[in-house]
Amino acid sequence: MAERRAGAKAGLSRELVFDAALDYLDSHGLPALSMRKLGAALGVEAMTLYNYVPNKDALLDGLVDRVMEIAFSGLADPAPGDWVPWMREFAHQLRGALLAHPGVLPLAGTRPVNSPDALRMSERWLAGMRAAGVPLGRAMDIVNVIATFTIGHTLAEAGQTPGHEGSEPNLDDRAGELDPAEFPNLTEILATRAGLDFDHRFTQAIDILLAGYAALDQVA
Amino acid sequence: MAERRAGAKAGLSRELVFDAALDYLDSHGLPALSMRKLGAALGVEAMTLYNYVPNKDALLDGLVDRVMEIAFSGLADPAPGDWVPWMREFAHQLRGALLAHPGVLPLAGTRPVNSPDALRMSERWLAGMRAAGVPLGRAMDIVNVIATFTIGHTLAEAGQTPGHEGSEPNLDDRAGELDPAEFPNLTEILATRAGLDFDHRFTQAIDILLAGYAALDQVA
DNA sequence: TAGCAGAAACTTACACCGTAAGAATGGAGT
DNA sequence: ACTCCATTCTTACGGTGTAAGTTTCTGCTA
Repeated sequence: MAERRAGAKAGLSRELVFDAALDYLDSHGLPALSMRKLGAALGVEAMTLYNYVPNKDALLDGLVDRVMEIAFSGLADPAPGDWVPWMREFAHQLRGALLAHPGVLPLAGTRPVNSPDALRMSERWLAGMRAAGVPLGRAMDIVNVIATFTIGHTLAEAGQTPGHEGSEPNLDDRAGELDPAEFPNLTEILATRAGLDFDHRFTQAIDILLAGYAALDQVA
Repeated sequence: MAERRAGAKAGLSRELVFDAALDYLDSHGLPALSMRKLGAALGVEAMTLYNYVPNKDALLDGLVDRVMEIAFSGLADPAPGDWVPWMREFAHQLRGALLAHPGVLPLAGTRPVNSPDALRMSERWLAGMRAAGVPLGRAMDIVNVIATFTIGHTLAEAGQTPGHEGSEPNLDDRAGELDPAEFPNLTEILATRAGLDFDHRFTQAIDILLAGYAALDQVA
């Protein structure tokens, strides 16, 4: 590691800081992320980061934003009248991006995303849904329900997020201690794996929601 | 405030510590909750709390558990074959309890709840659903989908959780800065309030999900 | 009633955190 | 060559969770 004195450029940028933060989060987990450690990962003192980010909260908010951007960068526009497959893809892409960066998941759940970028995305979704013939209020409902369900479900799926690891065993880890007499159904689930397929569960629930909303629109 | 020397009883108990923590969380928010402050609220030094709780994480996990318990303490058993209204009540009670204690919401989303109490509740739901004629795997799916959607939706509804307040403005606070040319649909939503009714959105989505699952069972 | 064991509380200490304030350095423009 | 300024580092402060050790009170036994 080359020594650097005060003033010598480290070649940082806002972009680079966020990249490094996302990397650090993915590999070490949220509780381990501190300004000092992130600085160290970039070969820089903690305070240097404050040239690129006003404070840690803003950094975390930015990470959520960035993952959302990753998730939807390639999303096409819906064909007229054909918004259901479009929203389905929306849901699955969001889940995929969140699972790819589980470190930001607790942040995605907690922090309202109202950055300009996020607003632009919302606007685009609403426009797409309207173009496909969905009334505005309903479009807002659908987008929000899909998004909140996806976040909630993926939070549960990711279970203990990295860094929180080991502090709480998940259901499978507890299989041994489970008294079959007291918990016959849970025991059976662990034995048969019935109802433990997150992939299937998510897909099915999304389809139910979309079909339900589509039926509402047909009738109206 | 009466002085107390080492050894003099403060009359604490595990129960009391959790009660105080929940109160503190509800009124000051998660980021403000520290062992020292919670101790102060109980008239005790921080380290005293470690007689009742192994560490802070366990305290937080316990709070989630407690809110879940509050939510479902009065839930009846489902009538045979009539699980839909039962699950609907389950969802609405969960949402109500979470909104009543918004401080634990970010925890509820993040932490897997696998305490003995939580397992007992899961077991009861599964038993109830089976008694109403739902296959085990599907019962597991339904319960989890309802729970994760409720948590996700309520997280968004609570928006910035107390303590996180003001760090991120919500959509309404931004109404002024919104450029109607760039965000015509968002602007219209703020003006007409279409699609901003969380209550209606939640109720409708839950009903769609339950009807969808019920239809699956009918056909099968 | 005296003494003692254990519980319950306090005290001290450590390593770490976010970040405010200011000093130091290097490179770019004149 | 000299100035200016962006970039980085240094120092410092008040806060955090919690390990370790100390003090005091309470209740039991002799």
